[in-house]
Amino acid sequence: MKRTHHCNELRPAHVGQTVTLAGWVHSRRDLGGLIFIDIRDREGRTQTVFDPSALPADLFARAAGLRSECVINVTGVVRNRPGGTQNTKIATGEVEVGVTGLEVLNMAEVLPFPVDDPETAAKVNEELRLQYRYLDLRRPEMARNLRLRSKVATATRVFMDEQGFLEVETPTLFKSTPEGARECLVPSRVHPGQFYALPQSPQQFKQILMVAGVERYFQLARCYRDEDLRADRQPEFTQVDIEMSFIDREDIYALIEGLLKRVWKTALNMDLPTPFIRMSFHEALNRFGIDKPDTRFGMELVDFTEEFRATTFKVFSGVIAAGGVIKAINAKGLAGATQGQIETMTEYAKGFGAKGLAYIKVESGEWKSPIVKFFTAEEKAALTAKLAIQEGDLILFAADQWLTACEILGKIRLYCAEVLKGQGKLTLPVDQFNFLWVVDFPLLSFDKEQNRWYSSHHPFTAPVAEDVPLLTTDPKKVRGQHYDVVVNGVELGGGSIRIHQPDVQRTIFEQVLQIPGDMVKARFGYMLEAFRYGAPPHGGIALGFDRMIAILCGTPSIRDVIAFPKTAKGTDLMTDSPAPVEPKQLRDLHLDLKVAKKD
RNA sequence: GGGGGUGUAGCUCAAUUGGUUAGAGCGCUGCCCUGUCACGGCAGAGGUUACGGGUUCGAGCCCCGCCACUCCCGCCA
Repeated sequence: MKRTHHCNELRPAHVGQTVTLAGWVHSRRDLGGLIFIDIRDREGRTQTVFDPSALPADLFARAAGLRSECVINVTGVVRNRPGGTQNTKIATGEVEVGVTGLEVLNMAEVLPFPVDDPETAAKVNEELRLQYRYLDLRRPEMARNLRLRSKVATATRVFMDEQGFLEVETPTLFKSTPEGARECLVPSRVHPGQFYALPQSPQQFKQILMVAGVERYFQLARCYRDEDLRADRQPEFTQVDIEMSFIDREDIYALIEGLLKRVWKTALNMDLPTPFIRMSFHEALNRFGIDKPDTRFGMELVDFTEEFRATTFKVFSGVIAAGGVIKAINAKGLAGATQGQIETMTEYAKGFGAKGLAYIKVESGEWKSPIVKFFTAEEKAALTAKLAIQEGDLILFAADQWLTACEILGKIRLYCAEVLKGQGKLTLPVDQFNFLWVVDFPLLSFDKEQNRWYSSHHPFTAPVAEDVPLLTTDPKKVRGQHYDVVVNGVELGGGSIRIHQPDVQRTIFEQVLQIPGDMVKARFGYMLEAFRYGAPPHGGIALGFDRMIAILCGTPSIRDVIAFPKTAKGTDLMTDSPAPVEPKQLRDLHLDLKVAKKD
C-alpha cells in the first residue's frame, strides 16, 4: 500500500477518510492497553493510535515492538481527537489516525544519539553528528536548512533566468594558476608528471565566456581551496558566480540588490530595503576598522590625532611625529572587563605589531588607567565630549599608522561586542540585516617581505579610469573598480569590473606585479590572446552561497547548511576520507609517495 | 605551522579542587499501565574517565606526550 498523504497534511477536513502514511517512528507512547506512535516524514508528523480492541493481537504486538526510527507504513481512518487531547504544538494536532493496518518496512537499531529531541540533539558533539550525518539530517532543524538551501538555489536560477542570464557549466579539471589560494591538484594519468588543478573559482572561464559573446553568465559553481578551514570556510564550497558584458558597477549593484531582495523574500518572506548604502574602503576602515563592517551596533572609531598633537605622553607624540594617528573607541558598559579580557585585547593589538594597548576604565567616578596621568584637562575634556564618556565605560586606544590603528580597534570593537553580547548588554535582533556595498578599494597592496605590489582582489580588476596614469607612478593611490557586498559584518560576495584592454592587462602583469613575461604567457597567455580578438567591457561578482544560506538559517557555521561537510582538518568522518590508495593507482598516475606508511 | 577550548555510561552533563565502591537526567532492557504527546510507575543493566607514560601511599583531577573535535591567528589573488 503506497502512502496517500504526507505526515503534515491531515486536518479535520480529512476525518472519515482511510489513509496510508509512511515514515519513521518519531516517538512512541505505550500505555499498555493503548499505543500512540507519532509517524514522521520530511513534511511533519502525525499521531497514530493502536487500539487492541480494534486490532488483531499480532498486529498490536508488532506495534509494541516498534522503536524510534523504525520505518513503517500505517493505514487507518482519520478521526478527530477526543475533546481536550488536541496537540496545538503540531499542525496535525487536531486529528489522529486510528490504525487498521501496519507494515514494518524496516527496523532500526538503537540510535547513537537522539534525533527526536531538538534541545538534546542540538548539543550533541559535532563529531558524532558528522559521523552519522544521515541521522543528523533527519532532525527537522537540519532538514529545514537543506530545504531552504534548495529553495534559494531555485529562486536564484529563476531570477537570473528572468534577467537574461545563461547558466553555463565550466570545467572543474582546470590548470594550476599559483596566484592566490593553494589549489587541489589532480595528477594526469595520460600525461605523466602533469596536473590539473581544481578551480578556486571559474574566474578565467567566465571572462572568456564574455569574449565568447555570452553577455550574461551565471553558475552555482563548486569551488575548491586547499587552505585551512574555519567555521565559514570549507575546502569545497559553492558560489553564485556572475559575469556581464557592456555594463558598469551600477549595473552589478542593481542586479545583486534585486537578487538578494528575491532571495530574502523567498527564504524569510522579508522585503529588503534597496538600494544598499555604499561606503568607501577608507570610510569603512576609518569608522569601523574593517573592510566588512558590522553596522548593527555603534562603538565607532574616533580620531584624536589633533587633540593629542601637543601631548606629553611620549607613546602618542612619537606616533604622531611619525605620521601616525591616535584613535579610540568607547566600549560602553565594559569598565568591568576582566584582566583576562584586557589581556586578550592587548594580544590582538600586539598581533598588529603594537607595543601594547592603552585603556581607561571609568569606574566609581574616576578614570582608572596607567596613562591618564599624562593627559591635560583639555585632552580629557575632548575625550569625554567626542566619546560621550560615562560611568561604566571602557575606552581603548590605538596609536599607530592609520591602517594599523584602524585594524587594531576594528578587531577589538568586534571582540567587545562579543563580550557585551555575552553579558546581555548588547542584543542584535535576529531579523536585522544591514547590507552595504564597500567600494573604492585600493587596487594594489604592498608586500613588505617580498618587496612588491600584489593585487588586493585579483589581477583582472580594472583600475578606476582616472587613476590609470598612476599605475606606474603612484600605485598605492590607484583605486580598483572592485566592490564587496557585506551584511552584518560578513563578506557575502565581491567582484569587479575587469580589464578588457590587453595592453592595460599586460602593464599590470609585467610592470606593476612584476611577473616575468614568459610566466605571464604560460599562465594567462590564452586570456591575453582572447582579449585581442574583440573583448567586450565586462565585470562580475561572486556570492558565497553557503555563507548566504547560513545567514538565512541563522547559524554561525556553514557546516550546518552543507549536507556532507568536512571537519576542520578536511576529513569526512562518515566516509573516512581522505584515504590511502592502492599502489597500482599510484603507478598509473606516475606518482611515488615519500610519506611514511601509516599502518 | 602557532594559540585557546573540549574529551567521564549510548546521549547531555556532575564528581565538594588529589581521598571510600565515579553519580544524575535522558536513552536502553524487563514488568505494570486504555487518551498519551518530554506519558506515568517499579526494577535492572550499562564505565579501559579519548589514548600512552609519569609524579604520588592514593590520579577523572597534577605533569609530559599523543589523538580527535572545535574556535581563533597565520593562510584564504
